[in-house]
Amino acid sequence: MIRILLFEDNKNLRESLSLYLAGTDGLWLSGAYANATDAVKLVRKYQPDVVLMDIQMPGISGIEAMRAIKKVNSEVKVLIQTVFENDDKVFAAICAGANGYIIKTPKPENYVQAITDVYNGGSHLSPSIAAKVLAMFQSQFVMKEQTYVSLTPREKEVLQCMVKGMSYKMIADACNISFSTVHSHIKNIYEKLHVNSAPEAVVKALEMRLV
Amino acid sequence: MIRILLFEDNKNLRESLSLYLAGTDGLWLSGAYANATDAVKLVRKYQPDVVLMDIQMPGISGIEAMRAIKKVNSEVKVLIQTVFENDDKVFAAICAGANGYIIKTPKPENYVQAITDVYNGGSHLSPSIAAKVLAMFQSQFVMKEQTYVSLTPREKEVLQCMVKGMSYKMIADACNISFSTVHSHIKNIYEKLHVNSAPEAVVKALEMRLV
DNA sequence: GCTTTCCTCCCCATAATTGGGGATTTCCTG
DNA sequence: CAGGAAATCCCCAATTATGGGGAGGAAAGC
Repeated sequence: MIRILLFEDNKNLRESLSLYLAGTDGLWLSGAYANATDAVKLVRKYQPDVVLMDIQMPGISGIEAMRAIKKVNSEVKVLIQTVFENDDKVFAAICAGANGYIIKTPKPENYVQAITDVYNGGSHLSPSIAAKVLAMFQSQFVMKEQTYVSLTPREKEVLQCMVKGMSYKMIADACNISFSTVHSHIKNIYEKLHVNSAPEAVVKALEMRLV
Repeated sequence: MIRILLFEDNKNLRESLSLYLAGTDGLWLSGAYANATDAVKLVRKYQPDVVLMDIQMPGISGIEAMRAIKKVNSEVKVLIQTVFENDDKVFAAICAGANGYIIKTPKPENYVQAITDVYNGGSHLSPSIAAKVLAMFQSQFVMKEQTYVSLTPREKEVLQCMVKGMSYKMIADACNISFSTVHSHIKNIYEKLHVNSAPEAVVKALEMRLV
């Protein structure tokens, strides 16, 4: 029996969803609320397995509520539901530890599927959300391959020091080489990266994942 | 009618899956192959909507094949299937542009669902894979705002310029303010971020997502 | 053996940044 | 209205970075 707690401000959706979930085998709806003000208290009281949380509600937002819930009980699975596919919201929800993110749908079977998925330790993302997440993922980790540059080991080492914000003097000390040598390496790095200042080199190094 | 191309080295799975997909309304199986050697050629010939690709096959790996396919036709949706939940493989597949990633299952309905999801422009991730992706996502963006600093609009603007590698003079020009003012703003930024050089400020700005 | 690459170090001069002061205006809030 | 935050500007001095040379040694490849 999967114990569920529902937070949804839309009266119509809340009631129809409550009816459906309560009538589904294997699910037990502990309660349904129009706002997340007492979310933490309610989680403490009912010890649900899964919390179904609307992201936009009057008062405390779904994300804030989730963060608070996770703080007192990190075992509770939180399933975010929303009508919006806003990038920032998705991003924020995931960073706050959402176990799933579903777009509101008129098909209640989807809710049941998502609930069982997260209950079993997995995550559930609506297709459109999954696409967004994968796109964000790619943009973060796929580097531009057309501008490949090869730095020597020493140059990489120096560049890593630069990314840490170290001055020539500090780098010289850290690498056990002279100030002049650091200077030389950095001149070479600048030439290879086609930049002419430390900040530029640092940015380029980070976005090319050279460090 | 969704046109599908299947690559799967396991004879048993390939044949049973072929049978199921071919017999499903709305799907059209263009072909099923035991390896991805001629994947690009086959994609050119059959112009499928969705390619179902096993990740581990003799000869060319599913990821390499996908990369090649995407290169010649980025519109083709590629659905990766595997028995493994290996982090590296998942990571590599996503970075290479996979539209979905499903764990092999005895339930063929899951395949159909995944195929329709990616065909409609979404992505489909098996719950266990979705959990991995979200976990990776969180680990990348977790330590954000425990050290929250508030920069004024102007300071943010200047900081953004610094991230672009601009010098004081260039920033002054870009913001239509004097060199001295840029200097002042940067002094304030350094104090707020607890740094004392441009490279440090840039790194901190990027990792705190202030820009 | 010769060439190339990499790492090392130095000189010089100019340009840029940094840190310390201080000052004015505007705008907003208590 | 007083106080504060924000944005604007200036001076000065010290430090740091940048760009231009050159040069020697070690290792690897042809």
